[in-house]
Amino acid sequence: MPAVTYKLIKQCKQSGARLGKLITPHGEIDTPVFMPVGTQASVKGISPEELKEVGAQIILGNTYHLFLRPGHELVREAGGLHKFMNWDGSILTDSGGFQVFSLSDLRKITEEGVHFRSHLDGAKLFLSPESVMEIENALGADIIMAFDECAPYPSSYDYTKKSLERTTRWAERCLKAHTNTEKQALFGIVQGGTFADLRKQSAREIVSLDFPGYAIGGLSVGEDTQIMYDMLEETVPELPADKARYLMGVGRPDNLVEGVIRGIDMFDCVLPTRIGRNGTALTSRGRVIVRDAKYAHDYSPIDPECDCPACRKHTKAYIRHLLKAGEMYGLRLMTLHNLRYLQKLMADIRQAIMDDRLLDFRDEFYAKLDGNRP
RNA sequence: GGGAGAUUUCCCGAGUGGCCAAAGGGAGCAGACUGUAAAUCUGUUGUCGUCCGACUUCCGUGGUUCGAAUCCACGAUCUCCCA
Repeated sequence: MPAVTYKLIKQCKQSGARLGKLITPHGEIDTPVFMPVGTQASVKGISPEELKEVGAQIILGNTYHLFLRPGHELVREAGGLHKFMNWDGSILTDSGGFQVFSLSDLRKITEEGVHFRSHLDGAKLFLSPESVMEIENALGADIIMAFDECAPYPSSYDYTKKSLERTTRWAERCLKAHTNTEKQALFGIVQGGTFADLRKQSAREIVSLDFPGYAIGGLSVGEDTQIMYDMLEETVPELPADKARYLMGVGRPDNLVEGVIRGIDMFDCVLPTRIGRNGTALTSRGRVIVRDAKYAHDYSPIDPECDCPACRKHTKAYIRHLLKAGEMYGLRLMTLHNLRYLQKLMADIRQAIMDDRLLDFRDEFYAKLDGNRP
C-alpha cells in the first residue's frame, strides 16, 4: 500500500472533471486542491494556524532551498518538516527541478545530475536524483517529487526530447533510491515542453514506471495560456485514472478552472502569495491592485464575497495605507486574502463538479470578471 | 550692529558659463509577477505635442555674455560666528 492514494469520488457529467480525495499519512485532502507554497518551511508571512483558517490542507516545501538552509540533516534532527514548522496537515516537497530552470545561470546539467552554485553564497553544490531522494526523505513530506528538468520556454524540439528522456532516466533513479515508500509517496513528473508528441512520449515513459501519482511539469513557464491548455489535453488522457494528477506551478484563477476541466486534481503556485505581497488582490471580479491611488478613499472590502480576515475586518483604504507604509500587517492581510480566495474558488469548483455543472460554473466565473484580468 | 555661508524641479541633493528640463536617492503614479534568489522588478515623475520637438523653470529684480541654475549688483529669507 503506497503512502498516498487517490480516491475518485465522482466525475462531473458536464465536463468530465474529477472530484476526489487524496489520502496521505497526514489526512484526507479534497481534490481538486490548491496547495499554497511555503518554500523555506513557511508560507511567507503567515502561521500554520492561519493556513488552516484559510482552508489549506496541504502545502509545499522546497528541497533545494531547505537543503541550502537550514540543511536537510537539521530538519531530520528536528523531527521532520511537519514537526519543525509545526504543521500537522500534509506536505509536498518539490525536488529542485524548478530551480534547475529558474537558477539557470548558476548551474550545469549533466547526465549524473546538476551542478549548482548556491544563490546564497556561491558555494559549488551538486544535486542528483539520488541526493534529492536522500534530502526529501530527510525532510519527510507526505508527497515527494522526482528530480526533473523543467526546460525553459522556448526550447527546441531536439533539446526538449533529450531533456524529457533524461528526466525519465532520472525518474527511474529516483524510484530506485526512494525506499521510504510507506510514509512518503514519490510522484513522477511529465515533461515534453510544448510539443504534443513529446508530451505523450514523456507521459507514457513516466507512467510505465508506475508512480503513486503524476505531475505535469514544464508548463506556465512563459508560453501562451492556450498552449498550456493544449498540452494538458495531450497529456492528461495518458495518465491513469486511479492516480492523482498534479499540474505544477499553476496558477492563475482561470488556469485552475480550466485545469480542473481538463482533468487536473492538484495545483500549486506562488502567484497568490507573491502578488499579494506586491499589492495585488485576486477577487471574484478580477484583479484589484489595492496599492493604486483610486482606492485611497475606498472604505469597502477587497472582495465583498470573501470571508477572509482582510475582507471581514478591513477596508481597501486601510490595507492600501498599510502597503504604502510598508507595514507587515498589510502583506499578511493580502496573503491571507489571496490564499482564501483560491481555497474558496477550489471549494466552489468541487461543488460545481458535485452538481455536474462545472462548464456553467466556468461561464459564470468569466462573466463575473467583466473583462478584468483573472 | 559686524562677519561668513546658503537658497535647484514634491522632498533630500548633484550641478560653478554651452554636452541642463537639470545626476542620484526618496516620495508619488502606473505596470508586471504562474513547481518563490521576489515585502521584488520595470516604467514614469515641469507643461504641451506621437517620435524628432516646442515652450516655461533652478529665491526675486536688474545686469554681464553670442549663450547663465552657474558670473556681477541690489533685495528677500534662512543658518552659523563675533558683539
